[in-house]
Amino acid sequence: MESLTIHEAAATTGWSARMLRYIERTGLLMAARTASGYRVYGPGELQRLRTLKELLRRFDLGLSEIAFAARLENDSEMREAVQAWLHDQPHRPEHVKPDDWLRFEQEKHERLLQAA
Amino acid sequence: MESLTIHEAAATTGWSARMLRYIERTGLLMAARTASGYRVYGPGELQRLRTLKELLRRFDLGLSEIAFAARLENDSEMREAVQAWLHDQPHRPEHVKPDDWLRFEQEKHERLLQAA
DNA sequence: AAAACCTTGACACTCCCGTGGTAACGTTGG
DNA sequence: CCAACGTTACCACGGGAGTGTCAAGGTTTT
Repeated sequence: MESLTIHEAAATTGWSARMLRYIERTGLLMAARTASGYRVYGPGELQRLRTLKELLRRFDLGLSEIAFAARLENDSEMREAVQAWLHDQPHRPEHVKPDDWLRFEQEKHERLLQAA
Repeated sequence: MESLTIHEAAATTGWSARMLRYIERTGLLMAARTASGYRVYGPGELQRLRTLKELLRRFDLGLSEIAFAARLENDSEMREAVQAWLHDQPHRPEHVKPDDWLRFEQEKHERLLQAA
């Protein structure tokens, strides 16, 4: 299993060398380095790069969105806050008196935002 | 229960009227309408708007990122594909010497120090 | 009816993202 | 040694996000 240089890796993955460096800066895929600083791409990285390209194409996504998804995975506090907001309903119950509903919502949001 | 017009809602949530319309376009929060087409904001929407603003501030996010999170929640196929890519070997490959990079950094620093 | 609202649509401006290119300089291989 | 390749650091450009403002027109209030 040999390792490829950045231009070779670019040729076999469909990315440009420029983009491989850019991807590295986003933190999505770091290449190993030789002692003199050259990037080296092994089979695992090559496959991951191909899969990434296909992922973006299939769902029409950008690198920043994948980076955001990674942040969601690693930052549970942020993930929970975002999901709480999203799941906080589009439904307004008529069977609850307005004042009670409002107070309930306010308290829920206060609790949510103070989770630190 | 009082419902507010767009400018009143803006005043009590910290958004501008312009942004409330923009938020509606992103699909994140739709306001109800009067028979003549005026937007009306109830207590639930107002609280949700305040929470949204705080959410973006605390985690330094944009509306498009929240919209993407919503898409992740609703599109299980995309969510699974993204998570599969993220969880696909996030580790350093074994066949690459682990301290090449460190050694490079060390030598670079030495060179810089010698130059100064 | 006039003032003070609301609506959509358009122009504009600033950032950031994704890309390519080039310059200046170090590394590798024939 | 020198050609070919690697590195980082810039400049540039098109497009989308976020935001203000203004115009033209309908609605509500006084």
